[in-house]
Order: sequence, then structure tokens, then C-alpha cells
Amino acid sequence: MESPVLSRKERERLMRRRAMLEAARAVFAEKGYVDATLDEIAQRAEFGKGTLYNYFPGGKDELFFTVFEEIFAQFRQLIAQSFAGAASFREGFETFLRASFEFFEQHRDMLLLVTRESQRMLVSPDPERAAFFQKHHETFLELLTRHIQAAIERGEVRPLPAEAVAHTILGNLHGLAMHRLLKECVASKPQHVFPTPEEATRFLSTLLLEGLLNRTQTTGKS
Amino acid sequence: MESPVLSRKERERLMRRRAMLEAARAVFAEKGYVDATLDEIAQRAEFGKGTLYNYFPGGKDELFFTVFEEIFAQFRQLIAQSFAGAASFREGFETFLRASFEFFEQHRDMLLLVTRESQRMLVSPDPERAAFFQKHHETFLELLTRHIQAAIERGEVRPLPAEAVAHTILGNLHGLAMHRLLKECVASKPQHVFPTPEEATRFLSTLLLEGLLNRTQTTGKS
DNA sequence: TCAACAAATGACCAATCAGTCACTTTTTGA
DNA sequence: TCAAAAAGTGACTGATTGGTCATTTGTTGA
Repeated sequence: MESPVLSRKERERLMRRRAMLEAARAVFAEKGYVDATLDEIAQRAEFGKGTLYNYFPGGKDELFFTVFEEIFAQFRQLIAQSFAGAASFREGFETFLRASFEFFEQHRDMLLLVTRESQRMLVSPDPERAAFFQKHHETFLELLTRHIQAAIERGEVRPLPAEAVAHTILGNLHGLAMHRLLKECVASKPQHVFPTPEEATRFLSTLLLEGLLNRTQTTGKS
Repeated sequence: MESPVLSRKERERLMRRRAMLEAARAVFAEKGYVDATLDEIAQRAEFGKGTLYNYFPGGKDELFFTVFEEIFAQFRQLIAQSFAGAASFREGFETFLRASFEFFEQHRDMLLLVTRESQRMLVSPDPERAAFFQKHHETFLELLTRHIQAAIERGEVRPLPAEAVAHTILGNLHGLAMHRLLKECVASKPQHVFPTPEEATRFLSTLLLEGLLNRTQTTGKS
């Protein structure tokens, strides 16, 4: 990002850091914050536990926060790119949904990690943790709110409180992604409801943009 | 429920059980499952820790599951009552939303508890916990799905997959309740967006039933 | 080659806490 | 009244695990 040339040592150090973060992400996703142990992360990264502290002096917390910083940065980028250059709110919105479902499908471990920890941390009794997650959460809301507010002013979207709409959209996205993941995991029903990101997008787009009420009743039924 | 007359001993035993469950609920809500300690629960209930094991031989887990059984039972009742006797889906749906927001407002600790633990437990690595929460989650979905499916068949609601709609509704409900709670807690913005359950209901009802898109564009703007 | 420095390591320590059980207190009913 | 049974108790134990640091291993450059 800043300096184009790094010494071999610096590059190696970054590689090791990366390996540790990958291991941490995998273990956190599989076990959750509390049940994840530094021993397992160290083992998975093929380092001694002490070495972790060379790279992340803050220990478990620093690893955890860093993992989330990266996930959140990716998601912020996803929001920005989806709406950039869209001709209408609807178009940007559907691009955003599609990209998100694809993102969660490709990074299932992140979805699990976010589900397991993000909501929980928002209301953590530890004020530092709560503040970290609330800050990022608000950033997402602001990014989305901007586009929604603009769409409302253009008359594309109903005049509802934009921030609440943003919150709703994020909640729905996460909820539906989880719904798909759960349906897949719970053995009783083999297929999940929306096999492709495209179908999930259509469903959520229809529901949120057009509403639940049926507007084609004019012909009557049967 | 079964026997109308209980001996004094039996009644006293039930009262003590109740006190322990109240204490457990409070501590779980405040600290979360992992950080809640049996010592604190015992102290809060004004019993020795050993006594807890007389009433809940399964220890921490049994206390936790029992607390959730009760919350879930209350919420099932709330769903059933809301739709019973409603003239239309819309009416039942709005009653359900209103009752839910009021429920969460009165039982803030339950909302926190559910937020903190329920999602997390749905994807718990412990299969027993995951199964317990998935079972209850599916029951909620089924209850709602029934009403939605009927509304679709009556032509009141768009022909969308009913179960996915149910999932979406539950997610939105929880999400908006959390949004209100967070706005209240985070000091930066003193007021929350929807001060009353009624306003929250109107917002969510409009959004989900009518959709985001503005349908009053015929007059054009300004 | 090797001394000086840097990095890696994992045995160890201290803290936490669920669960146990030998002991104390209360209740019972004869 | 009082012995036996029931209920209550909290100090203790064993297991877990985040974090430390003395030691080992590897690297550098003269």
C-alpha cells in the first residue's frame, strides 16, 4: 500500500502474520471467541504459542479484532462498489444483495464468525469490545443510509427513516444468508430454499422493494 | 397445571425454583452464558451454590435451557394469540408486531439474552445446544408460516415461499427491536428512532407489507 | 568461523470456575 | 422431646487456558 518495495525480512514477517490471522479466523469461526484457544491457533498456524505474542502483543483480543477489521473492510468495499455507477437505487440495491450473497457463500467461515460473535459483541458488557463493534456497525449503516436517503429524495423510495431502512436491509441480508446456511446444515430438509445467490437476491429484492401485499388481485383468483 | 392443590412443601419448592430461575435469567442476560457464574446466580438467588444442584441437577446447562424454554413458551403464545381472531393477515400481522415490541420493551433482559445467545447457539459446535435452539426456532417458523401460507392462498399476500417470509419477518422484528435498544444505549444519539412500539409497528408493517418503492410518483415531484 | 543479536518456543504460572461432598442446619413425625 | 431424614452449604478439586519468560534455535556480518 505505502512502500512498493519491502525487504525479504519484512515480506516474510507479513507472510507469517497473514498465516496467523488465517489460522485465527478459522479457529474463531469454528469454535467462537470463547472456545477458541491460543494453543489451537498457534498449532494451526504452525508456530509456537509464544511466537503469536511477537506478532500480536495484545494476545487473543488483538487477533480477534484484527480478524474482524479485515472482514469489515472487505464488506465496506463491497457496499461502496455495488452502488457506485448504478443507474437507480434498485439496480445498486440488487447488485449489493447479489454481491453479498456471493461473498457469504464464498466465505462461509466469515458468515459463521459474524453470526456467532458480531451481534453478541454489540451488546458486550466489555465497553471496549462493544464500542469496536458498534463503530463498525454504524459505519455500515452510514454507507447504506447515504444511498437510501438519496433514493428517497429522488422519489424512488418511500419517505421512511433512512437509517432504519438501512438497518432493516442489513438485518434481512444477514438473516437470509443464515437461513440458507442453516437449511443446508440441518439434515432434515436436504435442499435449501434459495439454491443460488441470484434467487436469494430476487426474493429479498421483491420483498423489500415491492412489499408482501399482493397487488395483482384485479383478475380475482382461479 | 395438572394438580390444583399442592402441599406447602411443594409450593415452597416451586417458589425456590422460580427464584433461582429469575436469578439465572438476570445473570445470563447481564453477562452472557459463558461469563455468567454459578456463584453469582446462587448469590443473587440467596442460596448456596450446592443448593442449585438440588433443584437443577444438570447444573449450568439445565438452568440455561430452562430459562430459554420459558422465554420461548411466552413468545409462542404471543404469536398464537396475535393471529387468533384477526380478520385479515394484515390485522393479525400488525397485532403480532405490536405485541412483540411491547413484549421486548417490558422484558428488555430477555431481548438482550436472546440477542446474545440465541443466534450464537443456533450454530453452536455442541450438537445438543444447536439442536435445542434449532428446534424452537423451527417451531416459531412453523407457527408463522401457517398464517402466511393461508394469506397467500387467500390472495392477500404475494406468492413467495412462506417459510422464507416467516424467517424474514422474525429477523426484522428482532433486528428492529435491537435497533431501538441500541439507539437508546449508545449515548451519542440520545433519542431512539421509534420511541413507541406503535411507531415501530407502523414502520415495519409499511415496509414489509407495502415495500420500499414509492408508488405515489404519478404526480411527479415539485 | 564465530560472537552478537534476533526470533521462536513451550513448560510453566496464576486465575477462573463448574461441579462435588462432607458437614451443618432445619424439618418432620412419632 | 428428640432422633432420623431432608435440605442447605461453601470450601475444595480438577480441568482449562491466557499469558510469561528462560532457554533454544536461527541469522547476520565482520
